[in-house]
Amino acid sequence: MAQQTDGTTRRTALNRERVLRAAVAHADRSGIEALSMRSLAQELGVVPMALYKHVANKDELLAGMVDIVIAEIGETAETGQKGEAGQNGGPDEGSAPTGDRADWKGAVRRRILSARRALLRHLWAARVIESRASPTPGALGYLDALIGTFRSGGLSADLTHHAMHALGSRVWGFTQELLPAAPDTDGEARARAAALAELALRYPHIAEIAAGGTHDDDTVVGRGCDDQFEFEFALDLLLDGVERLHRQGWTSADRA
Amino acid sequence: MAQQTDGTTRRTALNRERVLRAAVAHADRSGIEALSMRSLAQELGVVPMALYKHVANKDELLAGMVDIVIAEIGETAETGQKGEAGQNGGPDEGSAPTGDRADWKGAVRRRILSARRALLRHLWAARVIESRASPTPGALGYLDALIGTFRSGGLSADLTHHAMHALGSRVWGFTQELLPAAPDTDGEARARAAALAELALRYPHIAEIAAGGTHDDDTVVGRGCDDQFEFEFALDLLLDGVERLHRQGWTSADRA
DNA sequence: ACCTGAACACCGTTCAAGT
DNA sequence: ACCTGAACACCGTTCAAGT
Repeated sequence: MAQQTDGTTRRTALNRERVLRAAVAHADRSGIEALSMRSLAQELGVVPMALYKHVANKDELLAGMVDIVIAEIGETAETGQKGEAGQNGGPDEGSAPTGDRADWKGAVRRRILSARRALLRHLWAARVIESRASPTPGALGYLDALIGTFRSGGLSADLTHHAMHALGSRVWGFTQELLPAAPDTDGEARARAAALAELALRYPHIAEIAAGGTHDDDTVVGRGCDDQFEFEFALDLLLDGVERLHRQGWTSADRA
Repeated sequence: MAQQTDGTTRRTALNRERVLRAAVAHADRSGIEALSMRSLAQELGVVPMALYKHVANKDELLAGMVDIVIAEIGETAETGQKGEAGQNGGPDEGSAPTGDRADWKGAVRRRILSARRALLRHLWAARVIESRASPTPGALGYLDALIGTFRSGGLSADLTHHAMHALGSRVWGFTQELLPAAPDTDGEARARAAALAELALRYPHIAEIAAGGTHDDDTVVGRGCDDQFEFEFALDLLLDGVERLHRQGWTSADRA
């Protein structure tokens, strides 16, 4: 606790850890667009250039922040999990043998939903992970472990490869929303209702879809993040499809 | 053709159309990160502020650029298309009746692959579409038409809604790559090989996957865009899954 | 070893003025 | 009606200097 001449207190000497933690907290609170080297420095009671002794540049700062979030994956208790049965449990599914090897789908599912919980705690993280030019060590470690989960379940490297591509950003428990929550209306409720009515005239199919889906309200949904049900629906659709191909002994050479 | 005093020629008077076209060409050539109001103005032989008479701000400029690209969807000939049979034509598929109503899957597929061709011509467009706070009129029109294609095929509004969410950014014929093409190596071939060897040590599962998949080389693949085969694999996995649910009469109320 | 001050080369955008 | 000049409030980052 060093008392500064200007009255502010600097708790401890600056170090890389403190810089990264402050950046994460800053982005959590004010959004990633408000995070600049200058604003972060101000928050730490320090001149902008002081940060460059601990991170090489802003890109390295963002990489460090991302890896803090990724390190949180799997740290939380895995309660309230749905069973590993997909939404597609028709008669053609048969009864899968339950065992270590057979439960790759449940294991993948749990891992991805754990990633989702971590990313929902830091709403800026998904966009930063996606927009980075090169993956962080933490991201590579996570992906490697997820691929390992498929492979331990007996899936071929070939099928696993395509499954990972098909999952895409969903491996992070995250998907880009197609339409923002409140479509374009920045006014109050009355203006919004008028805009929705106009939208219905011009885009009747969108209006029909938007009206039908109230989405689930028992889930905390941050802006920019999709609802839990939509996420699990798509995840299960993909995992069930991959499982079907796995049982058929599919290879990429099979393509027509 | 007005000859300027400094020797540059300004072809015609500035107008919104010319500003937007120049911005698209500029981004095609130099990338979206090189596009600033200032650099665009310079390219048009004009002072930055002159642009603000034709677009309200940079956000509106980007919106106009996006809608130029979206207007290109469907303009190209639809040749070389794969049939609408997915990769999953197992015995449980049966023989689907072929008709207007039954071909929703092929129609959706063609529309999305047409969008993909347009976005591959403008590699910046996908990221701009995704990062925008509110959808452009062109984007709403495209989504409305795509939803209409599902609905005309007899799918319920409920299932269509979830199918659109599951497709996510894939409706634009685009998915974010999980790993950049050349993972992190900015040196020459020798340095890259060393980096790959190190990657194999630390991330064995990633290395196995990366080694197996040479991807297709008969396709022009831009940076940041996924290969054609991976795209169609995932697209078919999702559409086949949706088709299966449709045949089962699935509703979102069915969730366990 | 760690932090600072001043500066550089950029941004998007506003305002008042020119023709 | 359309374009300009100067300015404002920002960026990330370099360099030489302080302690």
